[in-house]
Amino acid sequence: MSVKERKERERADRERLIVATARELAEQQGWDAVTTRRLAERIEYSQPVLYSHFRGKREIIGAVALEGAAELADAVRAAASAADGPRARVAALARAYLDFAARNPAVYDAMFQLDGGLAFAEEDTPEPLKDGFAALLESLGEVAGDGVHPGLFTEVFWAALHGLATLTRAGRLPPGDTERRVELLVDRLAVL
Amino acid sequence: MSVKERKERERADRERLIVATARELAEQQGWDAVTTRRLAERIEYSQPVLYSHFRGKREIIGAVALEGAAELADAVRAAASAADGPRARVAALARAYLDFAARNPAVYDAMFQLDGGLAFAEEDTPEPLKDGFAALLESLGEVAGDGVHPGLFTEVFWAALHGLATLTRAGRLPPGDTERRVELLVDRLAVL
DNA sequence: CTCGGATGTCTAGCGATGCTAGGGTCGAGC
DNA sequence: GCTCGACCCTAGCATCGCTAGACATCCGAG
Repeated sequence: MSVKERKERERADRERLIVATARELAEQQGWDAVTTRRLAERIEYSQPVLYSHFRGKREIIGAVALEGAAELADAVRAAASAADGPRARVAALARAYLDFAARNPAVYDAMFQLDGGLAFAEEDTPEPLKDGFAALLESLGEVAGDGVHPGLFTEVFWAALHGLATLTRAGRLPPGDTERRVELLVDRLAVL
Repeated sequence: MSVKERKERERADRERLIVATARELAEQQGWDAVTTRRLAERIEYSQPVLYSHFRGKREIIGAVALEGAAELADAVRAAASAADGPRARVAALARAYLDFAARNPAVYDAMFQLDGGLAFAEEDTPEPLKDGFAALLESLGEVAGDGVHPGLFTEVFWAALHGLATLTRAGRLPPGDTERRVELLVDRLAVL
């Protein structure tokens, strides 16, 4: 059985290598540069090997997205738990979210701009995505205010953060005033 | 000179036809289906004709985006002017914005998701884009609240709307509760 | 009215993309 | 040591955005 186990381990390693390489390439040169040929060359295998791990390019993007969702959830939780009081917690969460989007643009694109073939807000939503929303809900639910459903409030706050992240990164918003936008968002939306 | 004028008129007509056809095709089958070949076939010309009007596919997307920006500005202004009082005006604006995004997904994509080669928030930003922001500013500026820059407030409100629009359309948010999200957004963000 | 030139359009093709079929190689297990 | 199956690579398909060069067409001058 040892042989089979070794092969499975090597396969898993290679799969991680594919995802990591795709992410790295996307972060370096943008997703347009992530072609199956280039990706295959970087991992030092031929193209068809990619298709023995993933159905196609979309699934590779999806894998990067899931990885990113887990990291984003971690970042949000870490920032929230390091802050004292609801106001500071929500502000820290917002900064952590926008900071993640700014520092990992390609991963953020994989999660929200590109088609990674992932199901959201449905029954078969992958765990990391649900957990990412849960991480937001943990800190945002407590400032939803009376009579407002915590989930609904989280959705709206999340949408605002997502809008700020994408519009800023696409050059639609001047990049300098991020902090002031966060302050405004937190002060107005959250009920403290 | 009449001959030259006629030719220029025909050229302008054809250019409008290209943009309208691209938009129609994108709205029917998504932007992936808008290939230069299919587009050329639909307008009953060969591919190179497209390139005598636009530098490439990006510019065609950009042209659709500009058209959409003008329509969005109109829709927002119409909704705002039909409402009485700041509260109703802002709510109507928000609904009009989200409604436009939902009814014209391909155009909205051209404006914000795809690369149309357009410059935002810069010196050479095309007029329709600046005017679109201005349309938002007209109604949102008056509810920014004391000490908050109207432009900054508009950016944040816009980002929230954009986030709601994109996340809803991408299936990231359950589609039913749009109205409740709008209510929450308006009640919290706007200072009445 | 004719003819040269410019204007406009099309056919054909280039490099690159995502993806796949089919053959070959190498190692595991009897 | 041999056989058979799992694995991987070469080669190729259809399609993409884009362009060069040939061909036609129509305008304006003589």
